[in-house]
Amino acid sequence: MAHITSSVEYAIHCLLYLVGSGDTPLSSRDLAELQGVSPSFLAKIFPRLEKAGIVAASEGVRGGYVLARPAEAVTFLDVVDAVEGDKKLFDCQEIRGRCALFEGDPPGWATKGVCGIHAVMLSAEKAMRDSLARTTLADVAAGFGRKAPKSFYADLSDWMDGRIRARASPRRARPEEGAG
Amino acid sequence: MAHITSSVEYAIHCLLYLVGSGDTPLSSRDLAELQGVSPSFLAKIFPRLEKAGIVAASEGVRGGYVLARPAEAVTFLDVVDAVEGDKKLFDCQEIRGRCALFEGDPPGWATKGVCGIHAVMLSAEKAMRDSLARTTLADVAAGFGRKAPKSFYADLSDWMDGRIRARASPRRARPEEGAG
DNA sequence: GATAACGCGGATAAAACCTGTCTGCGTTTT
DNA sequence: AAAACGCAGACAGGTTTTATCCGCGTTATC
Repeated sequence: MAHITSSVEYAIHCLLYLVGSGDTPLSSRDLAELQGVSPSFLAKIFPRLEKAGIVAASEGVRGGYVLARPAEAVTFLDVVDAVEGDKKLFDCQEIRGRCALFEGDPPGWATKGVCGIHAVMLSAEKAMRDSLARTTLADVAAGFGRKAPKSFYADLSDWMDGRIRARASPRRARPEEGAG
Repeated sequence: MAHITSSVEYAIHCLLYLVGSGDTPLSSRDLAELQGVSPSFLAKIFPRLEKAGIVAASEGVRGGYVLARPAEAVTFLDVVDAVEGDKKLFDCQEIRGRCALFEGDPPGWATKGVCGIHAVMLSAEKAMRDSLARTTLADVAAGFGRKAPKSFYADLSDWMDGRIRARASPRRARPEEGAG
């Protein structure tokens, strides 16, 4: 179990697909099946992104999610905080005040200010967060765009269209697509 | 549950006491009771510090631990790695290769090199680790030394001596110290 | 207007991890 | 010989993460 969880990983992969989908909403089910992850689990992650103002939801048939902000305005830190809440890197238990010499009543000099150990951890957490805030969805999407062939985006669009068409008129769907 | 755990917190607090104890070994039991933490739990942490070459153990009666290196040569990162092993900030599940369009056989362009998302997380992890590597036990011990009154170190020494004496000749120990 | 797709929220369960306890063993000082 | 000490392993309880299921309200399509 890592500090930055699979939930964040799923979220960012989905958001990168949303970068490419523009104004067309993508449902969490389609995104889950496209990537081979659990649809019901993904469905629990998206509301957090919506509450954080990262995606916008549209309900009902043909509903789904679109990015609520330009991809340049969504950092990795935004996504981590949205999905995981304010999870601390380190949880100081104020052990400095428990020293037996204090007999349950620690003096002011021992408990004033931030614990010296805690301060080091907070500094490390800040370094991590600053680093995460330096990269946006647009940065990673651009990097992917340089690797993927042009045909990939067309194929992706076809796949999504295929799913929508298949649901609209099931009789016309190809048999191997209907199974599953 | 934080990424940097209580085990690390306990370890560093103990190591700071070892900075002050010099060549006199301190037992994990005494360190635990001094700080009001679980002796049996602390006893599971010290062997990891010993394997990492941070402390040196001496067995038998009057045994215990001393720093194996100067306090200036022990960074917070050393302690974190020793206690937690190589715990990753993020565990990439290579979701990029699972895209349904690849039909189970992802092309080279999709899986070559480090996943773009993973790369961002690795960069954040490096920033955190670099930050942790910048502070040593000596730094924090010095900061504490500036806050604590001189009498604290004498009192601490007396407390440790008292425990050793109490065990050496229980009849001479003060009644309230013998309890517990 | 019925149906089905969709987002939303809560209840639930399984797995992993962290904390903490206990026991037995070998070593060393007293 | 006894007691203090480090060491290793087994074990239990609590929390977090992952995952599933169900029912509800909303909306486009037939």
